[in-house]
Amino acid sequence: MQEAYQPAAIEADAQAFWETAGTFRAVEDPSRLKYYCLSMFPYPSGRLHMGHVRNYTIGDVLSRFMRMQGRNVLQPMGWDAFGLPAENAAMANHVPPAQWTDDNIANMKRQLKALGFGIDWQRELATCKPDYYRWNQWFFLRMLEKGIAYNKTGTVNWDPVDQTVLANEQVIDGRGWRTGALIEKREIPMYYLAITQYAEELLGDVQGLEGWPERVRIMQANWIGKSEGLNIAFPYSLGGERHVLRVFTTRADTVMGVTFMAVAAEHPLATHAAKTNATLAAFIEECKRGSVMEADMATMEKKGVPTGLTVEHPLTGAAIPVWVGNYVLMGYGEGAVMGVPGHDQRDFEFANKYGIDIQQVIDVDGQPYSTEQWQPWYGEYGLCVNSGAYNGLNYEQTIDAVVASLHERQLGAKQVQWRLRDWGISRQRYWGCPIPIIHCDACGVVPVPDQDLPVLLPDDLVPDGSGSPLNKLDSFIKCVCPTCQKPARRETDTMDTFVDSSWYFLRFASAHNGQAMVDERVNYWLPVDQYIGGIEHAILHLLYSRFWTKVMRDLGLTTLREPFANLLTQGMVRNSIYFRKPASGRIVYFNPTEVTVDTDDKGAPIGARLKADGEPVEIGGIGTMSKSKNNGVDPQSFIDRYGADTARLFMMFAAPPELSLDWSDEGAEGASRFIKRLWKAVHAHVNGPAVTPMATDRLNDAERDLRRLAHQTLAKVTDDIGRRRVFNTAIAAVMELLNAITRFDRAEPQAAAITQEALEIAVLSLSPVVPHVCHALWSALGHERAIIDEPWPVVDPTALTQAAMELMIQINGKLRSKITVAVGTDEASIREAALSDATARRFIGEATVRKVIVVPGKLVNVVVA
RNA sequence: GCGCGGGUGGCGGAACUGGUAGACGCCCGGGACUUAAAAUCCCGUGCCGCAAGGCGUGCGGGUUCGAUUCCCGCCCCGCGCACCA
Repeated sequence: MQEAYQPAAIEADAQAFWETAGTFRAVEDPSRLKYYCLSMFPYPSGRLHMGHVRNYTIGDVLSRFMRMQGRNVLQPMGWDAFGLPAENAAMANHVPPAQWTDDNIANMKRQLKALGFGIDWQRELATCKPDYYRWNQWFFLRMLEKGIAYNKTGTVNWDPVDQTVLANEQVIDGRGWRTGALIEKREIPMYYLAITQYAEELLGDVQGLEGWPERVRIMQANWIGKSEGLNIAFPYSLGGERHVLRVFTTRADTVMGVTFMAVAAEHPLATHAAKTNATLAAFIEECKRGSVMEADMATMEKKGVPTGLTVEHPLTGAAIPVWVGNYVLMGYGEGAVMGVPGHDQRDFEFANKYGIDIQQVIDVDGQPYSTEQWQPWYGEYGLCVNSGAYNGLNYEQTIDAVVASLHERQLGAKQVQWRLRDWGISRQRYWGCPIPIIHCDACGVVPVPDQDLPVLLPDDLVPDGSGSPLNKLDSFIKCVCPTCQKPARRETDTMDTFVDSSWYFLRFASAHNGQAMVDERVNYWLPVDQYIGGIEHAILHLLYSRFWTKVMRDLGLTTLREPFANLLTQGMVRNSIYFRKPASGRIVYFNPTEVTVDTDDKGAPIGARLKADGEPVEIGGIGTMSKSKNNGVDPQSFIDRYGADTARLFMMFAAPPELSLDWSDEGAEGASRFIKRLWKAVHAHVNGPAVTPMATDRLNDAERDLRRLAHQTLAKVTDDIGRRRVFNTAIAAVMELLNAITRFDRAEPQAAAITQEALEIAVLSLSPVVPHVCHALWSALGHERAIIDEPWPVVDPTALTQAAMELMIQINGKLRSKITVAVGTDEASIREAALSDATARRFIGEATVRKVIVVPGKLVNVVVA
């Protein structure tokens, strides 16, 4: 073995070995227990970033660990290759998105290989390739047949200058990112997937996903948002006809306090009233500008204009004025809400602003009510007051009575309402999967027949920002109606890229099947045993994938109910931010590599200077690595300098996987140092005295201590990786073991045998994290078989036994002393030993001992007064 | 605004089920080796205090023999909010 640790050679050698042996090729084998380990596939942006390195290292550690545990492991990789960045790059460089994407995939694949991930590359897929996206189209047609896919209008951001639809991220402060034009909302026809038909099952099943983080389950449940309430109809007359305005409410106990109604700007009532009301028409126009985003809707100023129309209160017949509110969403319920300013904070503020009547109709413990100032209790449940027949009733009683009255008048009933909305999948963009529809003047909307699939996306276009280039491409648009054979137009909208990522995990298990979307191999591999990805995907991607999986089951393609048995949501990778803010002009950010940090004599930072000019820069705290803050660290240059193992080790050591991880050059340096120390320890050992068979019954204290520590470490690593899914503490434990090995006296009689065992445990324990160096060290330790093919080692329980243990002594809960007792000492003796301990007696003094609490194996607490 | 997390030394973090707060690593300080420096190795390192001891897990309260851990109220930071992926 070489004396110096040389990562480049070691890593190339290990990777060549795995490649030649086909180590990571996954083959279905019903006789073996499988382990499907999946990391979220990347968008092929061109270069790996540290978030990818972290994500894929976690997956690789688990995959290698499980492989050594005897599982048949599948770890695939693919490319989420459709989407907006390719179009933006195309515009900037005049290169077709297809070519840009292919180049990026080649580059990132090379980087992934250099990191040594145990991926079965034979199953690689890219969602922008027809052999993948044809099945999006095929399945869309099946959903259309079942009524799960359907057409209705939806709201989009319209840039009136470029005459194009913009994504939310392309709208900045209400203006188009390229044109600066004020953005308008526009209603256009779109295809939707009826995810709300699955709301009940999606909600019910998410509670049972015990392998998912609790917080993700809660977020999903809240997103689906089941609420049980009442649908109430407010009648009105218009043009001599009777109509009703329907609202949904969970607070029907406050219905006697309704003093106004609010409808969305797009509501038919608003449109009708605006015909004769210029102020209202102008307000509706104002509402049409502005954002379609929920966060903006929730934070903007609540405004309204009266329509001049009234509806009748369903229980009292009183006339209720109807307003148009900019905060009412057409897409939620029927685009109308009832206003109860007495007991809803938003309505209270609205009513105060516009001088609308405020009525108290709920009393909570007789507290005084004032319309001047909102109090939190106004929104709580209580007893009805000022509510006629309902006075004195509690919430449940009132609901029952109101339901009965409304039912009698046929003006309302109980209703379950979902926050979840159907999934709009139409995108007015080029670089996506074409929606397989043909528009025929004679036959209307005609699905593309299965035998004509896939509808190929032309791959040589370059968008110019003025809408989808497909709209201008006759060779794509012009087609023949499959029904009547007359000339027809092809649909130019493409699918949301969430469609692509909603089933790729199934395709990995059915790789390269040209005849079917999925096949029986899915039954072997699925569900995914461990899914790993960023917390930012906790809701949408995971919910859509769960939905898609259930639809595939209902259409008979699989029997799978849930796709992901266990989920690990990894935190962000962050780094320091440095900037200068010139007196005029915008902030300039400096990459941390360009900056020197000055510290005081305790190492606390007191300032920072730019290396280039030595002048100070501002310290902007710490934030997620991003282009805009110029605080990214390029994995490639790091790997070139330190090697893949060091990158992997630092990523796994610096923080537990679920928390955000702060990059640190010094910390990475420490990781490198540890690998060198390990290398050195093995080198010293194999060049020392020959290993003789270990006589475990003749070990001295030092030998027994090191052997116990080695097996304790193994037990901890096995539990940390296997059960707790944390790696930083596992690595810390091996560091402690290595420290002990280094300190261990080589003159001890059985030193070589004990050291051999301890080093083997250290190397095996670390091999999932730093596989290349462990591959080399294992062979240096004298093994023929490659470490990746070794079974995970087993703890020897006899190595763990101990004769004595230390107990803490507390007086009134404060740590005061320690005693050492033999293992197995009975409680009475422990109590006596504690009370007779000199230090303890000093603290007890003259006080009376009230109580002695003995916690076995931990401590004794003496309560005195 | 709403939903969900997080907050522990100079820094990243550990403490898994209410029982030794600060494992491990970084930084910093001291020493060894060296002509010298780097690298490496050894020692120290929560804060205050000469010490005895006191204080200490974002802030304020509570439960408990005992709270980083449980409960209530607040502050700050991060993620998501349906067309970024």
